[in-house]
Amino acid sequence: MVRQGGRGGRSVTRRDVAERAGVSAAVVSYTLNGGAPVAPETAQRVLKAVAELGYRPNQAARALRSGSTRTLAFLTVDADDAIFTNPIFAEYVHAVQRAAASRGYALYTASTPGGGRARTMQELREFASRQVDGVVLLASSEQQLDPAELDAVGVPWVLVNTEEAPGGGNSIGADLFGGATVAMGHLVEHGYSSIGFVGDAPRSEPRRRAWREVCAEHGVEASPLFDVDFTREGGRQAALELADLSSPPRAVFVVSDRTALGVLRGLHECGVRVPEDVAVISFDGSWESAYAWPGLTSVRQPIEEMAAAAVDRLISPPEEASHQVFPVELIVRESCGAHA
Amino acid sequence: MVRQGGRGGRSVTRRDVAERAGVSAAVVSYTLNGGAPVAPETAQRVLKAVAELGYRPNQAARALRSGSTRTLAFLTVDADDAIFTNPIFAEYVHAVQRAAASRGYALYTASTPGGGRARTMQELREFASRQVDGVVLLASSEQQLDPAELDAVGVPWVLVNTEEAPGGGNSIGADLFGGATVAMGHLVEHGYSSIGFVGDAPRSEPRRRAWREVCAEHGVEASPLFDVDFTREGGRQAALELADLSSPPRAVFVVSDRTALGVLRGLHECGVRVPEDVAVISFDGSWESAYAWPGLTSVRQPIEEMAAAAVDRLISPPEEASHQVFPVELIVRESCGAHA
DNA sequence: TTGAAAGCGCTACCAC
DNA sequence: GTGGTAGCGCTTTCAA
Repeated sequence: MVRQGGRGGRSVTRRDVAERAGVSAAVVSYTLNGGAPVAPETAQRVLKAVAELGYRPNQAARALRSGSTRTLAFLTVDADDAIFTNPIFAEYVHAVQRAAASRGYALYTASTPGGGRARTMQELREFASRQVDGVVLLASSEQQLDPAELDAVGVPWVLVNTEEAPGGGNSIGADLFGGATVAMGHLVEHGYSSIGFVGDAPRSEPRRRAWREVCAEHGVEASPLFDVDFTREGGRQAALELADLSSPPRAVFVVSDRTALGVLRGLHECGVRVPEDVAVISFDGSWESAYAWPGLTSVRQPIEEMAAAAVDRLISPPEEASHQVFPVELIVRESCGAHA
Repeated sequence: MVRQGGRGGRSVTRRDVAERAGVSAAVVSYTLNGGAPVAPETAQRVLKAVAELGYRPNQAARALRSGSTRTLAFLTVDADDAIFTNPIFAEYVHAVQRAAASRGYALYTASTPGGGRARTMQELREFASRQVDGVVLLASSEQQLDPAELDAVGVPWVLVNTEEAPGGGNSIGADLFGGATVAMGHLVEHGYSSIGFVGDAPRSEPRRRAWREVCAEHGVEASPLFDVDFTREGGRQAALELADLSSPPRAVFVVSDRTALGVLRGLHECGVRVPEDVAVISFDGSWESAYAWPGLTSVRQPIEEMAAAAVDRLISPPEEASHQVFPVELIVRESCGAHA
């Protein structure tokens, strides 16, 4: 029986392959990695021995020697919640994992809810000592990381889900202002005379600005503003407050799908109809939004593309660090009352 | 400036620490790993040098030498969808990651939707060559893995989210039959005279059996059976069919939250009221189920506990491989019509 | 209590 | 084209 990498039996090494193929250990490497030309029939023999023995190069040794583990890490910066509770974050991890895999990299994932910034730095150092080739940092709170401090760890990093970072560095984010402007334009176009906003203050800045500006431009009342947690429960609380108002807004712009799902839930609880009584429009365009009731109109972030770009930045770092903005797309469903 | 593990500057090694502390390299190891007693003031000096230099042991070297990477991997077996589209799977990954982290292990995650069983084996071997200490396999389809084939790879493994595996091996799963029996009992108790079933045939066996048996026992009509995809859309399709029936069932048991979310959506689309017209009860007790509308009554799987058990099995393998069953718990919300 | 040194499995350099 | 070998950074044995 073939043994390999197990705890029990000694695993098969390059030496065993060399012996069986009747060549030196070096030739095994050459055959497998193309480090030097190998005679066809020699290669043949080596490959045969590899197959027969079930040989797989020990990646720890390779990493030690070559300095690269062909591994990336995904870290959530100071998550306040388990990552999967935000559907768009879950999508992000998955997209990064796929992008890494398609380029031959494995992916570590880590996320310690409520860890704070110090914890993030500690995890980053932990992965540095594991010799990862790069780290994708998912910004998830207002917590600011210090690019200089990150650089000092010595591992390439890229920050995703963020606005342009103040201190420089590689970062990637969707066009929040542009997307919010389009969403608000959509609402205004359909004649809603008052539009509220649900979001958490520090985190929702460019979107909130778009809300105000579009309203001002079209003489629409920008109110009320619900400053609530970036969670389902936060959204639900906003909805309960809204339902209690003597003159509720005709529509609300919600800062994320996760929060919007809570808004929908709260509105249903109170018997407020969507979109007949209050129209809802949201941000992220996550999978969940499609199967909400009613289907959530939402601004879709191009997660796949952003994840791929993040991975590429780590694997082939650009000359100059920069912030990259990705365009978003409005997906119209039923919740905004403008569906065909 | 401190450099460490980076691409550019040479990283600081144990040698540097030894020199600075005026000791041999061995003593640095002793101090850090407790391999031998070290004089207090020597240790003091070493620790100081470590801090000043920002030294972190190279894990690739440690792995090569010691044979353990302190790393686990999480693999989805032949996933048909991106893992995050099933809330309970997303919760699983997260729980395993947390359990691993709390024991000092990092976690690789990988999932190739639609890869099939051959792909799973390939990924397993890939992780074996990365010298992981164990692999958590999440069963997600009827695909059967061959325990002997798994063992041949030489890496400790444990299969989660499964029934007792036919060929032996370590596996972990919730008490599906027991949970379904309790859920059905709850429905029956509240007087529903006909109860339908939504699930996909091969995957939902013990739950379906519970449905039939409880109905038979109490003279309740067990029909119709909707054999649909294990997805939101599958659930939605079942709901559309149901709404079209001349005499729809008074309640349905749905095999998972993900599917149930689709059922809810489809029922809403057709104007069928839940629970007034049709009561819905589901399985998994995922986070999402709490914020559905109406809140989903669901059988909660103890994900945290199962994930922790899986990790423990890998880190300290039991003498004898076995299947471990975990108890479940009914969480009553609004969708079953029995909420207070 | 400390130090010297072997060697984990691999890549890549240099000699043939 | 092929083989010998140094050495990546670490743990651990053995001797001092």
